[in-house]
Amino acid sequence: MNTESVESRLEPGGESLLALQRATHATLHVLTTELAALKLTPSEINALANLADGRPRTVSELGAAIGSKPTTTTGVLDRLEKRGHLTRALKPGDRRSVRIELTEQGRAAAATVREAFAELEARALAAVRPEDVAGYRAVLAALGEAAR
Amino acid sequence: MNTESVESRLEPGGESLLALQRATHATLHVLTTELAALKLTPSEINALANLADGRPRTVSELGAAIGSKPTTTTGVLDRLEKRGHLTRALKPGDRRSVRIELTEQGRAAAATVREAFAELEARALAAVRPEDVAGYRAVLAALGEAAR
DNA sequence: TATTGTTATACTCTATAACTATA
DNA sequence: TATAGTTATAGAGTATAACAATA
Repeated sequence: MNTESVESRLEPGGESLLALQRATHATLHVLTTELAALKLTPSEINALANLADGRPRTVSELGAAIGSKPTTTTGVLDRLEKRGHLTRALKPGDRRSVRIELTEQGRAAAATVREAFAELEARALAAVRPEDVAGYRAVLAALGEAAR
Repeated sequence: MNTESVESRLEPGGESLLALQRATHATLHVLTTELAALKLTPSEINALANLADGRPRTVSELGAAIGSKPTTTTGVLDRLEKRGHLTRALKPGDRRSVRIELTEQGRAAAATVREAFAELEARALAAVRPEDVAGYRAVLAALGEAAR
């Protein structure tokens, strides 16, 4: 079967990236709605989802994970800190860095966020084959590589 | 080989969605930088990329494509119209709707945008197998379905 | 009455540049 | 000198609600 040449002719330019952005918008919108009780913005949800594993991070590490500049990350952290979801402290080894850590309340919120992520993901991935999921991850990794 | 159970154990929740958001941020950031000469914001780039095929659209159609509410879409269109990239006119059949159409200048900008999309996409997809790309599209479609 | 799009308002996200503290 | 983070400023994205025009 020669599906390769057919596919490459069908979509000459950029469709994969348009689809990527649509899926991101759609999923983040649904998650924001489902998590409305937590009163979190998309960026705050993204930050908590990344911090949910309990590992402390610096501001720049979190910024890289959520795709935000330091200036944006600071604003997100300001709100999450004010609401008691996390603490900021100087990092012992390098006192220029700030160590971000979830509070108990923050861990609870982050767990709820991760559950919503996992549920939406499970709902979607139940309909596709494992090989497709593997391909999906391979392409996302390649896009990340190409975008550097 | 039983890779399925291994993978499902490795990533208990939400990693696919975190990766999705990271890839979107990274690629959109790179495109904005590559297209800096056009002085376009990410949303404007996204709008032009969607309009690039030359087909006229209504405001709500475009909003659905770029994942924006009508209020946001109006703002994006205001700027693109002011800069001569597109025109707005009442739609003949339904005079509540607004028909958006690229100007010649807008078509040129949109073509440049689509080229940048296609190049980044080609650069990334050259490294992965066609089956992976097919899986990627299947998962994006499934995520879009699940997020409704 | 319902739908399309715009406007008003308020808040969040973003980039740039200037700044402080630390390395 | 360089790096980590914050602040200031200005513009762009977002949601909600109210509104006019059309269906």
